[in-house]
Amino acid sequence: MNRMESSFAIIAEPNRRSILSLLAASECSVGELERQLRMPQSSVSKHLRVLRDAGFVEARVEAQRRVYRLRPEPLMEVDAWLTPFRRFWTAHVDALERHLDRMDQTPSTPTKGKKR
Amino acid sequence: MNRMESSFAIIAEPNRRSILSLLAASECSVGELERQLRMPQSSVSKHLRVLRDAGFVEARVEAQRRVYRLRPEPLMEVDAWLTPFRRFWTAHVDALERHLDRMDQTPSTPTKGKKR
DNA sequence: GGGGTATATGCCTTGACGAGAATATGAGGC
DNA sequence: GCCTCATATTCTCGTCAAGGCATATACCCC
Repeated sequence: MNRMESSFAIIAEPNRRSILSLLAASECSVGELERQLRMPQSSVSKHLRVLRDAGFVEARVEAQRRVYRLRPEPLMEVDAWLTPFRRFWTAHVDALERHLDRMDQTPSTPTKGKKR
Repeated sequence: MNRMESSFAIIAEPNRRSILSLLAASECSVGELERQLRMPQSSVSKHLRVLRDAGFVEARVEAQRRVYRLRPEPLMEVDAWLTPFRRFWTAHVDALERHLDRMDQTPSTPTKGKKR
């Protein structure tokens, strides 16, 4: 019924990343998320639904509230995918810094340790 | 003109992740990617375009070929975003394993000693 | 049981994006 | 100059998901 969405597709949504970040700090009810994110309740619920289906969060019923908490597995998967790429910034840090320098100083800001 | 796409949205696309994985192994021309991924050339070019605009790759012109290579910055950004979440699987590894067990054995397999 | 609160769901519209085919650009060799 | 190979771009079409609104469900307190 539900197309197995990849974890990457799930966290492509900025609001969902915000939700996850809040939940990383502490578990929250829907209403708390709604207030902190300043978004309509139905949106929050729908995003939570997606996150729950994908295993990013789980809910605990507490009276009328649903308290959501983080589940780490899907993010671990993302973390694992990154592994082969990490050598690009753990090994050649210096080469990277050159790149970053080139990037950061778009047009102006000529100071900043220009190693030319 | 181009909506500043988040790095997360870029890697939400499976084909783009495949391209990145191949490039993590070694730099490639468009034709090599086309053959390895078995996808039409126009698709490869279009995905590369997106990846290039987002800074994931850069191209070097070599005769008629364009050789693409990885650029680490955007993936570093993703890696950085994951930081606050890492404590969830570096600290409570045991609690996690319980969760994983519950997940893996979807409907059947009521026994609990599952040590993958 | 009724009213209020908290959350979920269904419908609909709109916009984004990927796939595919066709075409354009550009370089090299004859 | 022309032909061919390698890559990029354009267009159209179909799909799919997000947002907003309205509504449904579930719980609590009186």
